[in-house]
Amino acid sequence: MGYLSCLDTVKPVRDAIEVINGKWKLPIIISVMTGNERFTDIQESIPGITPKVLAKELKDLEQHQLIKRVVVDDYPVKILYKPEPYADTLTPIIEALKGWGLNHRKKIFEKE
Amino acid sequence: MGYLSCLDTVKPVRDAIEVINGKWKLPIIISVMTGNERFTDIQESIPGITPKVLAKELKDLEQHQLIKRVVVDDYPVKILYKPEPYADTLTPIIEALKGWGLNHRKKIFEKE
DNA sequence: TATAGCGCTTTCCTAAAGGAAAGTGAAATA
DNA sequence: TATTTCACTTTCCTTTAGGAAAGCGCTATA
Repeated sequence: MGYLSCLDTVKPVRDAIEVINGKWKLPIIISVMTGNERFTDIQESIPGITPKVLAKELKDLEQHQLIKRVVVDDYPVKILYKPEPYADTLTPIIEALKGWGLNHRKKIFEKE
Repeated sequence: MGYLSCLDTVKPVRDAIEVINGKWKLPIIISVMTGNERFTDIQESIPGITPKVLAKELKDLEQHQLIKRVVVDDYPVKILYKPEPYADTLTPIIEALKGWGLNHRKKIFEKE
């Protein structure tokens, strides 16, 4: 019989997950917010990420208006990735995940 | 040259993502924390989830000690899924995602 | 006896994620 | 002139996620 409705929470959580899903989006946002602007710098700041994946995820994040791709017309042309103001709204999520991750690792180590 | 290190944040965030990854884990935790205990109730409380996926994710969540599977020896046998205390530590993450998701939906609607 | 409910499992399938390695074109540097 | 850097792209491949549909063993109910 009747189940308890949890849609008020489940729906918005799913909306958020859809934007920041996958292994790489939050790490990339964190890197860009930390101040990494160049493709290569972002890549080197995130262990294990490949250029193919990075390029694809940067495009996704641009579409969601979390970062912007800036072409600087020096010679030679420079490409910079900068956080949009909207990226700041992700800070509570990032902090919550960071805190949980730190605690979780501590918990795992205590056990084994 | 040198990139800025963001590993202090990226690493724990990735640890957290590894546990709650995918489309369904948080919705299931939310449903169980809301009070849904039976397999069928959980399934009905989360639109779109199939029994195969639910069964698999419930096993994952049990392994991470976020929920427990309780066999009640009535006749007939009842199977209940209950949140472990550790699930409560996910509340800040869930709340952050919920808040962001609500705001994001508002933002999208304003635009179009 | 037939049907329904519960908690799944099984099979089959597609799509998306992700990784490895190499390459590319333009410009800078040695 | 040769090499390196930058910002990618391309190809190929494997893995994982996830969905659709059916079925299964058990019990309860009509």
